[in-house]
Amino acid sequence: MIDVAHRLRSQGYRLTPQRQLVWEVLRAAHAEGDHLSAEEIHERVSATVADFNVASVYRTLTLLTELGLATEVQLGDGRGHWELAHADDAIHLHCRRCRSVDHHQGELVSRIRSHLHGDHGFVVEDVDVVVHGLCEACAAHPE
Amino acid sequence: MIDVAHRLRSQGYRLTPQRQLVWEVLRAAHAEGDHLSAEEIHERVSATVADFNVASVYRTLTLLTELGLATEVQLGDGRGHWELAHADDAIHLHCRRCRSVDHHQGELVSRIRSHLHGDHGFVVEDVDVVVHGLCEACAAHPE
DNA sequence: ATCGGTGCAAACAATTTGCATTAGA
DNA sequence: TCTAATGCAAATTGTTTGCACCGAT
Repeated sequence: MIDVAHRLRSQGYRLTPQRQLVWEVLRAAHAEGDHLSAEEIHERVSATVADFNVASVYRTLTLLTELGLATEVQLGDGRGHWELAHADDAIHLHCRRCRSVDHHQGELVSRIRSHLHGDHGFVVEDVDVVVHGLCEACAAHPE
Repeated sequence: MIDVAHRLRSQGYRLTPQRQLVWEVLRAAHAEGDHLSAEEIHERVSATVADFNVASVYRTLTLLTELGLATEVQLGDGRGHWELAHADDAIHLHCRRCRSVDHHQGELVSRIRSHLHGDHGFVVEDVDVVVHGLCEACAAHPE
């Protein structure tokens, strides 16, 4: 388990209730498989802290990203979605019906890496794979 | 080669110089491997048509997408980038230095499809793969 | 002559920034 | 106390929309 408090302070950043809460919201969402937009994070934290501002959401997310603790994912709806950072070899399975995002671990991303590395001169730094479609549950009962 | 004029008219749409030019800009960009933003398309077409409006770029791109002639790609800089439509089994190799985007055809995407289809209930509709890194040329001479 | 398409300006939505104030360390 | 972090409001940026006029069919 990551200790944000320590992680922040060791880099000279302060631990504020806002930052703590954004982090906890991300953690909770992670458990539910949610990939929240800044606005959604704002709403959830606002339930606890009054006068909490969206700008702080963005500032915090930027900071967490720099520290390698959070990641932004582009799901194709124009806005960014955020999640706890994880190994970059995960595929995002995005259900267009219930909006859920599932992570699928696999050798696929590393295969892409080695494939490109072998045949081509392209130096891979980051692989983004987003698969759009219908999750098992939504595919099961059509409508 | 696709005949946009015919393609448009057969669906009841009109062929306007603006639409024609947007299409030609996309074609030219395709040859150079460029994935243009709406703003860039606007600039290029404006060189030929005076008073050409950005709104028309968006409207035209939306139309071309509906007709299956163009596609939007998310490269991670917040705005959309456009290209001629192509088979959806292409990987985008995005160079963070020179901004070029290369297409890499391969069995990888179809492998993702069949893999997910076999092991999981996820119904794949669209696979977006964007690899960020350095293209061969940029990797060659560092700086 | 129609009615779809365009330019223009205003509306929107997501994200960023400047600045005075607050509160971690 | 000192200065980073916040709230707030205004500014940016990318994209969309309403409407009167224009032009492809």
